[in-house]
Amino acid sequence: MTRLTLTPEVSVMVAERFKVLGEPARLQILNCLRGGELTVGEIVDATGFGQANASKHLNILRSIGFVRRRKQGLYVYHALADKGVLQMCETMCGRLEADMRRRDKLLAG
Amino acid sequence: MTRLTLTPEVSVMVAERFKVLGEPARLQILNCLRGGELTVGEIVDATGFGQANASKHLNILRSIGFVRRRKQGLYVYHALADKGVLQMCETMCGRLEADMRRRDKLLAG
DNA sequence: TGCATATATTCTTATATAGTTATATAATAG
DNA sequence: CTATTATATAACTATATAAGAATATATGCA
Repeated sequence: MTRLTLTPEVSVMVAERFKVLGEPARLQILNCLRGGELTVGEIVDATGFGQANASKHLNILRSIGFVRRRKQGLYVYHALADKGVLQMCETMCGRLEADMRRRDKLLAG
Repeated sequence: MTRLTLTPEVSVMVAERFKVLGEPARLQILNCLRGGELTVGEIVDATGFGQANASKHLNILRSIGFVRRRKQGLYVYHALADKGVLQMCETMCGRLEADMRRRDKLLAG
């Protein structure tokens, strides 16, 4: 069980994963999937994204392991690979909320 | 205590935060700061980044609240604003490790 | 086979940003 | 004030990538 040290190479790989989350469209897709698996078309409807755009984002989410696919007939069902991603999103949301509260307090005080 | 829902606007703000972590250089800077506060010059030495480059990355890390500054004479000391950021980095590192182990196992098996 | 539908891919354009160089802005010492 | 050092900013270049349009690739059905 060797501990991973943050060499430049490792930092590139970690950053790659954060970068995937650093896109509003992909966060919205992950959010959609909280309720369970959806087809590409359903995600397109839910988000309003173009079909090609949604497909590409889903591919990115899958390639990095945040989302898994299941093909059934004409449809491709997408689902969250695990709960860990959502947890990180919620942690980041929490930071945002805290920042916003602090800012409000500054403006008010 | 209203719960934050992931509207498109909120997703932009959350993504903005992830995007800051989605850069190898910034992850390396955060990693440097684990031992305590450092001046810009010390960070430049530790990372090998150009001075202007480091300065800009630090500004980005500060603007989003991951890092705080303290000016003292000619020097500007930078430090992690809190432990939360490191924790997220470690979570993401954990995912990376798990992915790598799974991949190794696939290649071996 | 031929048609319709769902998804993926290719190509293009527009935009953002990392990195570098050069310069500007402090802050201190003499 | 002048010189020096630390940091910040501006201007530029190169690169990555998001989004859209058009097209390709399945898959299922008549």
